[in-house]
Amino acid sequence: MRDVATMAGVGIATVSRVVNGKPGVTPDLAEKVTRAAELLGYRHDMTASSLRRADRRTHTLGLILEDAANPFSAALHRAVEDTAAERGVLVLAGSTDEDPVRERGLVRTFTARRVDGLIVVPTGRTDTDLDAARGAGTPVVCVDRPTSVREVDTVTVDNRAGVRAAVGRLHAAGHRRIAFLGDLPTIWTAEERHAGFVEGLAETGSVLHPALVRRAVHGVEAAQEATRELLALPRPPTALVSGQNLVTVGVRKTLQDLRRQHDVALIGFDDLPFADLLDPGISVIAQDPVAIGREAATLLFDRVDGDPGPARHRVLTTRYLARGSGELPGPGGV
Amino acid sequence: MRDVATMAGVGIATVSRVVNGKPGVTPDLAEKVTRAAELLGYRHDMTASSLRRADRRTHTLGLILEDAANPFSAALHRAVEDTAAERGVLVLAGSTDEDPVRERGLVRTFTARRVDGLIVVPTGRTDTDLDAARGAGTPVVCVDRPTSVREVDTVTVDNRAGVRAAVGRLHAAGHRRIAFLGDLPTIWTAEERHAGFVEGLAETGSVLHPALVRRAVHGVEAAQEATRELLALPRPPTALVSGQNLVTVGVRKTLQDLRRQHDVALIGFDDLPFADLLDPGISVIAQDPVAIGREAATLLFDRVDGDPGPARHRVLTTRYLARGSGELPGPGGV
DNA sequence: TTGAAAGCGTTACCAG
DNA sequence: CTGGTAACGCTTTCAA
Repeated sequence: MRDVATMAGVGIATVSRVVNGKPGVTPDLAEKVTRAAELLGYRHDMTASSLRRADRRTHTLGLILEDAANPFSAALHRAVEDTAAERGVLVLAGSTDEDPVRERGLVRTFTARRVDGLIVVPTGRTDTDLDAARGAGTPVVCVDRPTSVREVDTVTVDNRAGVRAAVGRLHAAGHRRIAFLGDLPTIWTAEERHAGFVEGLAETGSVLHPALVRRAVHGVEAAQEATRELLALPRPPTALVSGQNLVTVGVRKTLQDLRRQHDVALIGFDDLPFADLLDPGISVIAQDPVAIGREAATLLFDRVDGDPGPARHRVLTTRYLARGSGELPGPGGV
Repeated sequence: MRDVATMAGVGIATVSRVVNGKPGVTPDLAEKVTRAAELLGYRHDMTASSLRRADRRTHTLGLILEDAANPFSAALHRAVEDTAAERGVLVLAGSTDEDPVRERGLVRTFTARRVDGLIVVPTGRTDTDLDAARGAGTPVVCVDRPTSVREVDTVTVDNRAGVRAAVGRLHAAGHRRIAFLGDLPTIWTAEERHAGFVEGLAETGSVLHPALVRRAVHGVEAAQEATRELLALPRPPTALVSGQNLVTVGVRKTLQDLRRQHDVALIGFDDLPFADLLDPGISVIAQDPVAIGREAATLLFDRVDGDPGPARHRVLTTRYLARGSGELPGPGGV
């Protein structure tokens, strides 16, 4: 920048003004500066810029996901990216794999880089760190799951209602032995979905068969095994509710291995790519990752802009997508 | 940091040494500094740090994808993230949607942020910008597609060989009317895959029916329509080769709409999540996004570390995954 | 071993 | 409208 200034025969301050498109520079001078910058191959340094700037904005935001490769995360990421891009903000992303240690590390490095804000899918065991970041001036929005710290904004989904309604449908279709397969109990959504399952049974006046409830089923393989075990029971379930997308895949794999996909009903939580191409299609309780991401980014930018209001907790609804697997009739008759 | 220094009653330089874990500080003093930092809630500022540092590393890398939400991109992203994390490097990601203007913008903002390096899936129409970045000292690795600038490192896949082999399989299974549906011709991989198709026909001594070659098929809907048109031909194809993952989805959707998935063969390029759950499973020519991402990051870090050697062009191979749809027999008989 | 001071590239302030 | 200068938070050099 100094070089540009001397080459253009102007002060360094003027170069800064031109570079930042500030008004009040004689077009003549501005022209000279632009030319000099061009000639010297000058590249503006945003890091130095935000260091000196009054607002100290880095125009960067941190996104902490469970796993960037998961379709849900990927869609969320893209939605955040798009709404951030509208403000000229870039997204720094990292995956925790549900490991609180990694989450803590990411929060630390992100704040060390002075991101303008943090969007986090919290593992649920680093609340104090998240709160520390917030206390230190980095706005935080929790996504998909809340935190124990009530002061942070959250965007979640009404998991309970979604599963409850699904159970209601299965009951109405005649199912009386409905099983549930849920993810790790440390994950808030897994617990909520499980609670929704219990509530759904209660609402329909059904009995809860403990043998038909499998928790801590994490990943495709675990789901396959759990499904095999459930179907091998003396009195097996006639319908399955899966609490997570990879679990749904595992369940369905086993169902197909056993050629039972046409007689055992299945409803999964969270949509899957191409679930509608299967036969029968997999009925799911779908969330809208794009809406979630957009909402989270919007809330975050409000805070970045200085909104001091009380914490907002957005709860989006789920949508049931009937595609066949959830509509298979049960023996309870209608 | 100044506050920490005064509170600990030491010089600011000592604080810097302690924070960076540099040797040669009396344990006694180090202890005092750590305590003061703790008490004051001191957070190291990496941006200021890298501004002053001799190597000027930001420990950040830019990743430019076609679309962060695409499964291939997501997997690539995760692989890059993981190998970057090993070096304490964070990943800044952006999507171009095949728009050279957006790509140029991303290259600019990334370099303005002084990323240590750039991993790019180039749209193929901003080669000069990419080269400018490289010229300005930011190492660049192109992924999935090469650039016209020979000096930049690339990681690609042998698209031609993959498609050629697929055509060979279809021919061997008795197919004599094989159609091809390819993405936009501006995309290098689309052209390579098309070339592989033509080569495959030639190798098997088949004739190329121009009516069976559809290019510039971009996205799911376009693929659905193109498939409908192909199957409505007076002499329709008995096998389809799709050149891109979303195209494969569209093709399959139409096939199922028409209930032809069991008699029209299909081989897609690039794997799809859960493609093996379908009936018949979709046979694909698979790439390994994780290997690609890892390799790209490795090449990049070599450059970041100062490797001045000639450009390296890694070409990974594809793997054919037989899942049924590519194994449906054709009328040519075996 | 320690600290004072210079300076990374930039913007903010203030005087001209 | 313009330019000199201080300062952002840090690392590096150099002298003590």
